[in-house]
Amino acid sequence: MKFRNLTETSDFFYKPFPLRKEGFIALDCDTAEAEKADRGEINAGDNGTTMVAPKKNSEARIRARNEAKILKAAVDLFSRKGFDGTRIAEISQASGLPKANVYYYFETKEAIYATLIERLLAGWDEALGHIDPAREPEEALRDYIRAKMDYSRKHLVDSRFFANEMLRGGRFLSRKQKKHMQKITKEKAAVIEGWIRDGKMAPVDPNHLFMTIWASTQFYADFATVAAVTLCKNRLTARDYEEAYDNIVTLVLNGCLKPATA
Amino acid sequence: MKFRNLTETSDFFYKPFPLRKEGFIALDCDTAEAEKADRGEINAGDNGTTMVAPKKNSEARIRARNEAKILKAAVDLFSRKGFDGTRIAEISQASGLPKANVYYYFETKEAIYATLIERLLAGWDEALGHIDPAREPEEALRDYIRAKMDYSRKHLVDSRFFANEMLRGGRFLSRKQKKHMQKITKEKAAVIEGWIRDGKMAPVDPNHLFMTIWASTQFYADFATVAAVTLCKNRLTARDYEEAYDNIVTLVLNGCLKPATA
DNA sequence: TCATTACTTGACGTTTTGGTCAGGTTTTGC
DNA sequence: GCAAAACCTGACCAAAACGTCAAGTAATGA
Repeated sequence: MKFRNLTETSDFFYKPFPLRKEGFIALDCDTAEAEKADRGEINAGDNGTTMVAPKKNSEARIRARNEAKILKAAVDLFSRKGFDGTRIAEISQASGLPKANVYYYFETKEAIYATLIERLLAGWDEALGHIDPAREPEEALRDYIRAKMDYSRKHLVDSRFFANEMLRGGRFLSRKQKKHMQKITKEKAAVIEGWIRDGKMAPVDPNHLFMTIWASTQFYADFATVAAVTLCKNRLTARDYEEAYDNIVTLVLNGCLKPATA
Repeated sequence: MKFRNLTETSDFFYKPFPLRKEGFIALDCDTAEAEKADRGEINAGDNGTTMVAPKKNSEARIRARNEAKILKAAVDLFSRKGFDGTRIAEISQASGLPKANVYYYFETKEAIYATLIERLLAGWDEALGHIDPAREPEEALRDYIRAKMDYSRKHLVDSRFFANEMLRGGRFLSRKQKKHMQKITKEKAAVIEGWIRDGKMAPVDPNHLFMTIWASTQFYADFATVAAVTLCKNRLTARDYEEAYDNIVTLVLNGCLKPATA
């Protein structure tokens, strides 16, 4: 939103903001890793040897832990209240760090948000891995839907955060990130098209198929309120998710698989 | 958020806020109607006679017009920026009315938002009207999906506004409104169940069927960004919507209709 | 025509919020 | 053990945002 006021002082390095070699912001920050660090488990006890140079690791430990704390608090708040609805003071409180400390690790609110977007996109490809040309479409689609469903459910907060951003038009999506999404989708669409050519699937548009699956699975995470109201419940149970999964699988498989007798 | 400071003066009616007999806020405000009023077409020219008493109508004209202006500007902003992201000053500017005038018609930002929710819910039942026990399921489902799709597309702004609210957990949904949604859905689920009993449809869970349809159709409106990126386009065309419709219809009909030969 | 009611609006007050800063403490490398 | 770097934080600031007010002008009804 607003950049450091550089005109006020000619000394660009007036305040030595701690840059890391890897990049301005900890884009590679991994929550799980950081939480390990938080508990003092620094790559120890797995195979006896400390994998990474302990020097560098311990150097980055505090930063990793605190950035993770901030991001964890932030994604939760952003997903529930949106970008503008979330106050830095809230993030600070939820993360247990004083506000000024939050600003020590992230230049602006935008920076926190952008970091989360980056992290989220990493999960974009994961579920699509099931769409593998070597597999049979029925099994592959089943697994894909399952993976998508599980992801949305387990990462409710992330899912909503992402939905929130998309609903706003994806302002924080860089051109590069969009290109990446396109590339992955294109690859997988080609797999579907291959299955269609092989007569294993009905001639559907792969992109729209993906979108329908995406929409349906996402729905139960993002619009859990609507789903719960529709089912006359206070909140969705594991069973509801299971039934939702069955329903989607039925529609998709019946809808786009060639009947076995064809 | 904050109520009028009544403690400062003992005179409760210090400022005569213009209450209407019908209710505190113009819940029954209809944009189309108000825009008619805006153009001076006050129930004239349809059948020659002025339907409603002209006195009362002209009395409410200015109010109707300005409330409509405010609501129109507000729904657009809310849908793009969310509740907290939208500034009253922006609504004021977009509606062409000075800020103080906005506050003359609506007590708070919340009041504007709540009014929009109310209006939106009225559209909830509309498309579901196609699910009629007297019809054949194939035709009915086809029309329902079409109606949903068209609605999301034509009322992009409203659709996103609603999605935004649901994503946030439906804070502004009253118990009564939830009950209404449940009632309508239950009625229509019963119709589906009837078709299943008659052997016209495969035994699917009607609620999950509705949710899948809802999710898929909504997707192209709410997450148009994702859809466009997926399709490698800048924006969705009429043709894209048509293809999306075909895809959903194919999946749904193949997925839950009994094959004709059964 | 005149009183009453409805509408309009520029200017103002208060609180909130993103962001800054200076000076502190801890950690690290040697 | 010590200098340098990294980390921490209470107090502060300017801008922005919500909401208020008082003093208007226009519409209405008798």
